[in-house]
Amino acid sequence: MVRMADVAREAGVSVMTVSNVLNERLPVGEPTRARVMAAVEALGYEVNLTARHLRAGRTDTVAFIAPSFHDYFGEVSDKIALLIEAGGRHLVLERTSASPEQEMEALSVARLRLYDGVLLSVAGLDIDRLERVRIPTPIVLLGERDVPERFNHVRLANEEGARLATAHMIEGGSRRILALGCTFDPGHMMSSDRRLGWERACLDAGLGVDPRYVVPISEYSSAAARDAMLDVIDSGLPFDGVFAITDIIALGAVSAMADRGLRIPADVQIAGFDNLDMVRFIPPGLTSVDANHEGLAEKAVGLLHRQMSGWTGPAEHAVVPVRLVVRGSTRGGA
Amino acid sequence: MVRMADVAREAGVSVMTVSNVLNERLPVGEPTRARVMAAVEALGYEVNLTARHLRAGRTDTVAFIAPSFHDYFGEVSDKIALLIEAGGRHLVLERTSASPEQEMEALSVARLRLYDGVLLSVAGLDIDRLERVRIPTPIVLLGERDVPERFNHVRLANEEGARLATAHMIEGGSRRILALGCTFDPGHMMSSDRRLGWERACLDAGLGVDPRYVVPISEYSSAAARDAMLDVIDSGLPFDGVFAITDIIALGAVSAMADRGLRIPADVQIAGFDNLDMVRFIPPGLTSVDANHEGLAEKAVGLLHRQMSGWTGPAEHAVVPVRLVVRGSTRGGA
DNA sequence: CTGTTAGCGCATTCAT
DNA sequence: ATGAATGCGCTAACAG
Repeated sequence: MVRMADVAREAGVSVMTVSNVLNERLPVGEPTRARVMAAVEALGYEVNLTARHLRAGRTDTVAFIAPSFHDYFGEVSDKIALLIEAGGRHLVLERTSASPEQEMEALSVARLRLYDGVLLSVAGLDIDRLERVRIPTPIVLLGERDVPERFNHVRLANEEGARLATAHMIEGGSRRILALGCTFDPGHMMSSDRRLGWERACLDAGLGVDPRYVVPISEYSSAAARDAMLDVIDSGLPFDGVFAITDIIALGAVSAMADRGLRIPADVQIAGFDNLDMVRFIPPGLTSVDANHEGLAEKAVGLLHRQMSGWTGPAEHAVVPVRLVVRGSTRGGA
Repeated sequence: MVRMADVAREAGVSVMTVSNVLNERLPVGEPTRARVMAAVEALGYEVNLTARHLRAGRTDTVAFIAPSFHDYFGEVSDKIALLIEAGGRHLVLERTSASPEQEMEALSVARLRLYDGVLLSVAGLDIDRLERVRIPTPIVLLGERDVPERFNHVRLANEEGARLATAHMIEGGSRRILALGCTFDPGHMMSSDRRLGWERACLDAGLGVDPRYVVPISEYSSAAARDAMLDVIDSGLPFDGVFAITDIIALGAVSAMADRGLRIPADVQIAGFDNLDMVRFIPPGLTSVDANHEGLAEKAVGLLHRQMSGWTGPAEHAVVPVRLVVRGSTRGGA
């Protein structure tokens, strides 16, 4: 392994001069600079980032930690990456909830210290552990649930999004709209917030709220959603609209309805949530609440940058606005 | 920041004893152990992984570096994570091709040294740079193109997969099958390998190979695929089958065909490549070549583990077998 | 079983 | 503009 000392010897200068050349910190005379760079090239020197980190206390790296990088988080992470890199840092992705047996997660506090800043998705996270732990690293939480006051936090306008989607389908003529994937469980904020929006839209339109139309699903996968949807259809419960809590859930529902010969949007309107890249291509185009990845990323990274710059004011709890994107799966589109 | 020395003082032992307790290296007497653990708890000590890395030369971390973590790589990374974690290490994801202006990538060799091992996707990678660089870190390349001999490399059986899909559609009655997203460009291995499989299937069936049926697309997105497909349909070129080079491309084609009133599979059969989780839910279910994420991940991680264990034999260039998964988008399914 | 010594490679501080 | 000393926090190797 070639070290800075080797470069220094090769160039006939001190170690500090090499360091100054590479970091462009103190001014260095041009001839000296050239000799150093030549030595770097000749020896193929690469800085040891670990040593730099230990000494300088800075990694120039931010971590985005989430349960997985499928679908939603995959799209969000792309936006985040651009913003972090614009700030001259690297972004790395880590997953919580790795092994199934570890149920929640094995988020190591020690690992957080490897980064200058951390964006942490609170989906499926053990909040209590966070609460108890003294974390020196700047950190911003992302996700649809309550978190302790002292953390910066960014979430979506879940209720409003669900209300928009549901109201739009009511305008389009639906009267019996399923809330697929929603729950009455206040402990699960996302599913109950979005249910509240669905409820609000129904009430605003003078429709009743029948709890049979709130259909929970065992997990947030298309497969589970498909099964739940088939059960509903086969049960004979009449419905003419579906608000799916995420696009992935909507996809499962679309599959189930196609199997049973229900036409979209003629027989049933359907809307999802997230506006994943793919959903505009699912015939006839899935109406969806745009989760505003861009806005979410900007807000989160903005808060993180502020914190990394030494800001110590009170934590902010931001709610990012969403909007409805109307496509062929609902009637009366713009 | 509480250091090991603080814990040692609190517990009335030496720093080494603390280290030995935490790493379970040398045996430590039970009462001593208990005192150390108590001190760790009391002070809220967390090990400094950077210092450990600098000293021990080991991070217990593997990086998977790819262009993005949408779709295909997102699914592969989940499989890889499980295998890496089974080996007692962490997996982190990094992206190449960050900013659009940096065209290819800004893969920093220095960063590779932060990891015990690296899995590197060669899609959109500047191979020449890799070739020139002396990399001390164990590394395995993944992806559908040729790489220098000396690197371990895992790729898919692209030609065979494309052949399977195309032959299956021919069996189902198609006679004019588009190769959507394929090219004659030998510099782009994936698109030309898969084109070769399509060609082979056509020739085996006694059908001609008309270059007009090889339809390149500007980029691997559903939107670009949709545009290309609409152009083909509107051009009047007769076709009754589509082999799409990836599922994402197939999705764009499905969207285009729905817009133009072409029925799947009655008018046109279509098959994709990758077998992404979502494609079984796209009505009527997309036939696809399973890219064997599991097999790919196992092979790649296996090679990496071997290298990290000190193996210095010749590099291996593995080709992972694929299989066809038949669904409703093609006729004559099993 | 436990403690002592030494140093991983770099950047901060101060001296020249 | 350049160099020398110092230590970031930890663990390998050995001594007791």
